[in-house]
Amino acid sequence: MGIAERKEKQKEEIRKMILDASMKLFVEEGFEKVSIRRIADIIEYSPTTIYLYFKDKNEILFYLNQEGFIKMLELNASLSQIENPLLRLHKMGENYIRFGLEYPEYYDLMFIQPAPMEKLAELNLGEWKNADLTREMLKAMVAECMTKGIIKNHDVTIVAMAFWGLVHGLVSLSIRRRFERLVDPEEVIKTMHGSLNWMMSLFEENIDSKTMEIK
Amino acid sequence: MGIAERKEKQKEEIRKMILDASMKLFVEEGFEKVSIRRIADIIEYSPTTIYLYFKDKNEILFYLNQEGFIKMLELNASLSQIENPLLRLHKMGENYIRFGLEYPEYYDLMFIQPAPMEKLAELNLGEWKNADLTREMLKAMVAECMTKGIIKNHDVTIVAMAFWGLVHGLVSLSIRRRFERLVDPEEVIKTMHGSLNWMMSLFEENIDSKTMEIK
DNA sequence: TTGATTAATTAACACTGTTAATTATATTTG
DNA sequence: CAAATATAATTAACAGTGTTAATTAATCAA
Repeated sequence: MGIAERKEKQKEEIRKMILDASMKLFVEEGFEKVSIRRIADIIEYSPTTIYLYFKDKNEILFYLNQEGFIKMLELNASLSQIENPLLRLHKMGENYIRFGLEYPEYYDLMFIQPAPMEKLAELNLGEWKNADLTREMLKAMVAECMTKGIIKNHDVTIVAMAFWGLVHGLVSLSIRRRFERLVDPEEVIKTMHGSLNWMMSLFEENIDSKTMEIK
Repeated sequence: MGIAERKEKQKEEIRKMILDASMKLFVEEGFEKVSIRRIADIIEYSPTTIYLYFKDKNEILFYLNQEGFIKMLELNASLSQIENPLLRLHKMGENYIRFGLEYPEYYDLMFIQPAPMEKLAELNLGEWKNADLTREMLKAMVAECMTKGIIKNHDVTIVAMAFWGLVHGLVSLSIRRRFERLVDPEEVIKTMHGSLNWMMSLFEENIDSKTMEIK
C-alpha cells in the first residue's frame, strides 16, 4: 500500500505546515495574533482546511504549549550535574524565572492561558510527558532535600507547591504587569531573583558555604 | 445653573447603569461574558451609547477590578486586631487564598487579566487607592516582623514579593487549572493552605506557641 | 420659533472561531 | 478508458466581538 503511505505523508506535511505557521505567528507576533485566518494566509490554504487537520484552535495551541515544555526541559538539562539537591533546586528556580522573562509568550501559554488545559482535559491524556517530567523533577529534588536533612521532613507535594508557587507567582505577576506599582521596572528582575534567593537562603544555612556539603 | 446640575446627575445615572449591568454580567456569567453589546441589551440602549460614557471596554473592566480590591480590603479589615505581625501576615495570606477561591472571576481581573493594567498605564493615575493600600499593608507587616526580630533583616520589598509571589502563585495556578496534574482536585485547597502554613512555620519557630509572643 | 448644542442611534468596518453545503481533485471499480 | 466513489479543499454563512463615522432625535438657548 504505497499510495496510502504517501497520502499519510502528505497529510502529515500539511499538519506540519499549519503548526509551523502557528509557531511563526506565535513567536514573531505573540499569542493573540495566532488566528485561524492568519495561519491560513501563511500556508495559502482556506481557513476551513485547517479544521481537516485539527479539531479546533485549542488543539494547535496545545502543541505550541508542548514546544514550550521541551524548551524548558532543555534549559534544565544540565541540572543533574549539580550534586547538592538544594542548590539544584535553587538553580531550577533561577532557570524558571529566566525562562519566563525570556519567553513570556511561551510562559503565558504554558502556565497562564486556559486554552491548553481545556484541551488537555478534553484529550483525557494518560501521559503529558514533558510537563509531567518537569513536575516530577521538582518533587524529586524536594524529597532529596528532606532525606538529606536540608529541609525538615514534610509532605513533599506541599513543599514542592510552595516552591513552584513562589516562582510562578513572581513570573506571572511580572508578565501580567502587577509588579510595576510595588517595584521599579528596572529592578523587577533583580527583585525576582532576590525573592528566590531569600527563600533559598532559609535552607542554605544548613549547607557549608565552603564545601557545599550538608552540615 | 440648576439645569447643568441635573444633566450631570442624569449622565452619572447612566454611567451607573452601565457599570451595574457590567457587574451583573460579570458576577453572574463571568468575565468573558461581559461584552459591550450585552451590556447595551441590559440597559436598553444601543451599544454605541456606552462609548459616550466610557472610552472603551477596558475602562469598564478597570472599574470592576476596583470593586474587587474593595471586597478584598473588607476581608482584611479585621486584621489589625492581630497583635503579632507574623500571625497577621499569615492570616492575610489565608484571606488572600480564600478570596481567590471564592471570587475567582474577581481575582482573575485583579491579578491575571492584562486589561486593567493597560487601562491603569493609560490613565497614568498617581494614586490607585485600594490596590496600593493592600500592598502597603503587606510591606508594613513584613517590616514589622523584621523590627521585632521574627524575620531576619532584609530588603522589605524583596521579602514582601516572596510572600505575595507564593500566595499568588498558588491561587493563579489553581484558577488556571495547573494544579490538577500534581495534586488531587479534592486536595487542592488543603494543599494551598498547607504550602502557606509550611512557609510560615519557618518563622513561627521564633514565636512561643503558648503566649504567641516573640521568643 | 428658529438655530445651536447635545444625546442617541443606525450602519458599517474589520475582525474572531466554527459549521454546512458545495465544488474540485484523486482514486477505485466496472 | 470512462463512470462511480471517496477524499480534499473551498465558498458561503452564522453568530459573535470591539469600535468609529455619519446620521437622526431630543433638548436647550437666543
